Amino acid sequence: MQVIQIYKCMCDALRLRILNVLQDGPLCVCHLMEIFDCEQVKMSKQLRYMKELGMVVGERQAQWIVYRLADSCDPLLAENLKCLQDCAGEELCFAEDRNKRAEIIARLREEPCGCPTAVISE
Amino acid sequence: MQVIQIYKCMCDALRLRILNVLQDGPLCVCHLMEIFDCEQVKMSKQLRYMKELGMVVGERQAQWIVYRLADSCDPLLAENLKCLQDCAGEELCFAEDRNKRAEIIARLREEPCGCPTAVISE
DNA sequence: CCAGCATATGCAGCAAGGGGTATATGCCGG
DNA sequence: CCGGCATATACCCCTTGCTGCATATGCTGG
Repeated sequence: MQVIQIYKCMCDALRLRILNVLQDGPLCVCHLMEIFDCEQVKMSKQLRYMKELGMVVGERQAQWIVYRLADSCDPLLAENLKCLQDCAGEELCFAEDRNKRAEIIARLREEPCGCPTAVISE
Repeated sequence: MQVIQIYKCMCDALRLRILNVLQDGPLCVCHLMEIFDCEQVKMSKQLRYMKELGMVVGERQAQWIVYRLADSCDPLLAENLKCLQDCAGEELCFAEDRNKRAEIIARLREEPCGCPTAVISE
């Protein structure tokens, strides 16, 4: 039941925020950790969960693993992600997360660290 | 965090189906049980959970309790419920549930059972 | 082959969710 | 006040999810 999977993925704050930033492009784990100030284990496990639900895919690039939204991104999911921006008044700052992502990408262009995030997000 | 509550409510198949039929109007517990062929305890517990999440409200009418979507039905929820109709291809038959509801309402008009469902859904 | 970085996995503990059985509550009609 | 209907609650058990700690894996550069 695909629909349920989607809601299962979105019913946790961190997962929802992850989906939100991945809208703007792929990210490797280290930068997801940075954006959400999140421990490695925690991030890794949430990503695994989301992968099992079929919402994201991870692709190895050298020592990094780059995550992005699954290709067959359901229109229902896409629609909901679009709506997140309107929830600015709430506790979770989806717009802020996306800004943080943009800052990281900008920084990586200045001082590349080898991680493929910046290249991919061209 | 309102958004998360919404997704928490929708991430279970039965709850999602309940929300779906309540779109068409209030129902008392006995008819919800009939539509989903569901035990009383199970139904009662899911309704309680949904009430705690603020998604539905229950109002006593004589010996029955009539449930409906909460007044402050978030636009995000409304949008998602609308989309359910498009998921007809999937396992869960949202349209079928709504038909079942319509049948019950029709039957109650013929042979009222005292329960307020039919009256309310005028 | 080794050291180091990025990421994943195994295990254990704990909270939340979901199901079932039994029982309680609230309302009604007599 | 009693019996019966509609619904809720308490209690128990099982499964799932989340967290943290420790450790493993996969890749790279030397």
